[in-house]
Amino acid sequence: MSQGAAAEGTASGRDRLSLPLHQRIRADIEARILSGTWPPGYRIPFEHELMAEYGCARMTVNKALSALAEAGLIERRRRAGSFVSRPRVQSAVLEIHDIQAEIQQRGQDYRFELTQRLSHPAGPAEATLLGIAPGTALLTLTCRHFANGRPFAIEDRHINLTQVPEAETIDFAVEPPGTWLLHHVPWNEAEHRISAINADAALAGDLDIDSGTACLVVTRQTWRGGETITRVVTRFPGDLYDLVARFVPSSN
Amino acid sequence: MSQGAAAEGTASGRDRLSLPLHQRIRADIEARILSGTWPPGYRIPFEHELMAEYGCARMTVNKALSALAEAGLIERRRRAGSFVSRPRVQSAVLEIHDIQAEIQQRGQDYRFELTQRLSHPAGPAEATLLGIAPGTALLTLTCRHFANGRPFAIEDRHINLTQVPEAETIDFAVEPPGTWLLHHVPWNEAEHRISAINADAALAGDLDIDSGTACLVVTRQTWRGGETITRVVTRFPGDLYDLVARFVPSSN
DNA sequence: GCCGTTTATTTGTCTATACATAAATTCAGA
DNA sequence: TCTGAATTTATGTATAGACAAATAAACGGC
Repeated sequence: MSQGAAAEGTASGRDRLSLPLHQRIRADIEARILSGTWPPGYRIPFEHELMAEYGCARMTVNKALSALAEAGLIERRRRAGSFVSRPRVQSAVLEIHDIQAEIQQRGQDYRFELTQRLSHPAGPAEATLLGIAPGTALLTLTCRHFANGRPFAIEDRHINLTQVPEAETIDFAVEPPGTWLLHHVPWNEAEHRISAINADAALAGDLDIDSGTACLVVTRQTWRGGETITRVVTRFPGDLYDLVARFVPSSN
Repeated sequence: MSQGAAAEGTASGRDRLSLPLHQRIRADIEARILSGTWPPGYRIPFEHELMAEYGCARMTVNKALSALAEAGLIERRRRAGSFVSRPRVQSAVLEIHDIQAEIQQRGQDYRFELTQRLSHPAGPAEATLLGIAPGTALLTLTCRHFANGRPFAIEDRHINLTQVPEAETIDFAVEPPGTWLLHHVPWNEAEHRISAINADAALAGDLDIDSGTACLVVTRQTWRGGETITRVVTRFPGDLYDLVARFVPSSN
C-alpha cells in the first residue's frame, strides 16, 4: 500500500475519511472511550490488531495510541497492552474539588448530611438551566457539609438520570454525591462559575453565620458527549474557604 | 547508525543522556523556550537542522516537535518553519483572565487608572508572600479597572524585576500590567486562590459600593522555572463579576 | 508597479524494518 | 510447592525513504 486511504469496513462519517489516518484511529478510539462503550480498565485492541483492522503500518497505530496516552485517556503497559484510564479525576486541568477529600486532607473532621432527595422530571426552569429537554428524569439532592462540626458548605445538585441511571440506586447518605460522581462517572467538558454574594437569612441560618456575610458561590456543570451529567451550586462562608487551583505543566 | 546514543557535542546533563532521544530534543527546546532564550515568535531550527545537530532521522525530530506543537509551546507552518508560540494566554488549562479583554468582549467600555507605581526592594513581609529573598527588586502597582465608567476591580500587583526587568521601562498607564504581562512574559506554573470577603470602608469607597457588600477576591501568582514572576490580588464587587473557567478537550 | 504562475522548501503523513525493553508467562529445578 | 531462569509478546524507540500538501519566494508578462 502506498499511502492514504486505509481499508475501512463501512464508511461512517464523512469528514472523518478525509482526516489523516492516525487522527482517525485516535478519534475512533476516543469516541468509544468518551461514550462509555469502552469503560475504564477496558483493554483496547493491541497495536497489531488495529494495524490489521485499519490495514496500516504499526507506526501509524502507534502514533495514535501514543497521543491518547499523552492526553491521559489510556495507559500503556509493555507486554500487557493498552487500557482505558480511570475517570479523569482531574487531568491537572480544571480542578474538580472533592470537598470531603479537601477537608480530610487538612486534618479536619468531615461529616455531611443529605437534606433532600427527590427524583422527578425536569421542569421548564431546570431544563433551561441544565440545557436538557423538559421532562428529562432528574435526581435533585441537597446536602450540607461540615468541617469539625461547623457548617462548611451547602450543596444543591441536579443529576441527569438519563446519563447516569445508576445514581438512582446509590445511597447518598453514605457517600456524598460529589465524591461518588467523581469516582464513577467520566466527563469530558466542564464549566466553573464563581461569584460572591451576601448571605440572605436562609443561607445564613443553614451555614450558621451572620446574615450578610460574604459567601463564595461555585457553580459547576459537567458534560459527556455534549449531554449534561450534573450541575451543582455550592455555597461556602467566605471566611472559611479558599478555592485553590494550581497548574504545573505535565512533565512527560 | 543503528540505534540509541546519537551524536552529542558536549555532554551536559547526566540523566538527560539516558532519556530517549526524541524526549531529549523536546526537553532541550522546551528549556530554551521556558527560560526565555527563545522568545515568543522566535523561529526554531528547521527539522533538517536539528536532525544534523542531533545526528538522527527526521522522524525523531518530527516526533519531538509535533509533541511540542500539541502541547501548544510552538506553532508549525509549512514552508515557513516552527515558531515559539505567543505566551500561553491560556493553554485551555487554568485560565488567566485578562480583565480588559473580558470587558471589551462583553461590548462594554473599558478604562483603567494606575493609582500607584513604586519601584523598591522587597520587605520581609513581601518576600515571604512572594517566596523570594528580602531585598529583591520589586515593582508594586495598584490600579482600578472600570467597565462602562463604573469601578469594576481593584488590582494590587507585585512584579519581580529580577525576572522581568523590562517591566521597569513600561508605561503601565497605557497598557494595564495584567495585559502586558500576559502578552510578553511566559510562565510555567500558576496558582489561583479565590475567596469572598465583605467590603470594608476603604474597598467600598474604591469600588463605589456599599460597605459590607460581598466581594470576590482572586489572588494569582505565576512562576517561571520556580522563580516568582508576579503576584496579584484582584477584588471585584460580587454582583458584578462571574469568574468563568471552562474546560473542553483539545480537539486536535 | 502589479498580478498571476511557477518553483523551492518545509512540514505532514505513511511505510517497512529493526532492535530494545519491560513484564507476564512458562518451565525447570530444588 | 516454591523459586528463579528462560521465553514470549507488546510496547518503545529509531531508521531511511517516499510522496503529499501548503505556502513563501522568485519569476514573468503586462
